[in-house]
Amino acid sequence: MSKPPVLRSTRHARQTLRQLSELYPEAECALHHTSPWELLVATILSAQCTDVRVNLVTPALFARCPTPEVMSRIPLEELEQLIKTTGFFRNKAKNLQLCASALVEHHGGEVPGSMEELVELAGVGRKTANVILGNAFQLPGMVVDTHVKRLAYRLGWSAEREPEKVEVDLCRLLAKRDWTQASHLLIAHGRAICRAQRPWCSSCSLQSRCPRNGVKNSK
DNA sequence: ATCCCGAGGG
DNA sequence: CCCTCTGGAT
Repeated sequence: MSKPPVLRSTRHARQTLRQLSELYPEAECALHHTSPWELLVATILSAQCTDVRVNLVTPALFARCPTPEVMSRIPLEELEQLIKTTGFFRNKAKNLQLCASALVEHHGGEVPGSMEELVELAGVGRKTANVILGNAFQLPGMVVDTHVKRLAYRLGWSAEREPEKVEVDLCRLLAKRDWTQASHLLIAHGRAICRAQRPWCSSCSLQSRCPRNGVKNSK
């Protein structure tokens, strides 16, 4: 992998985000949900899986498991079959059931609204917790997924490789009120243009702001 | 072959 | 730090 680009300033980040917000005015959480519980389930399922495929299984899953109480009691095999096409289905089913039980036993059947409580749940790391905080509770949530990590590196916003360290850098760089929307914008651009492989630099409106501009191998 | 809005364990 | 878990799309 190539050397990390020169790190950019808060101003660079702010201006870049403003430009992205004009490009993706509709950017938001793409996981279908109508409650914190549904978003928690969908986000756990989204690990190493596209949101499109998560949205394919969640209607039947939410109908069968409308509450943590129900999910904590259905047969594990049935849960596995309901989520099978999202991949890692054995791990995810086990975590979902553990998670559901913990909500019933320790949180009154409700999804907790703090990072400390969320990351205690099975299958919930900082990325998933920040999705919940930002999209179900309207709290600052700096989501560092594979897209955000990649774009933060390419844009020169963080030289780190570990998601937790990238998150620290981005939280320092961006205003708290922008964390969640910034995540959505970076994810949208990461999907459409700044892809992992063969990034579509020729169609990227951030070319003038991108430290990789002119770099031959833009892999 | 490689990636997808990762997490947990060694 | 590494590895494993998993199916589907490209």
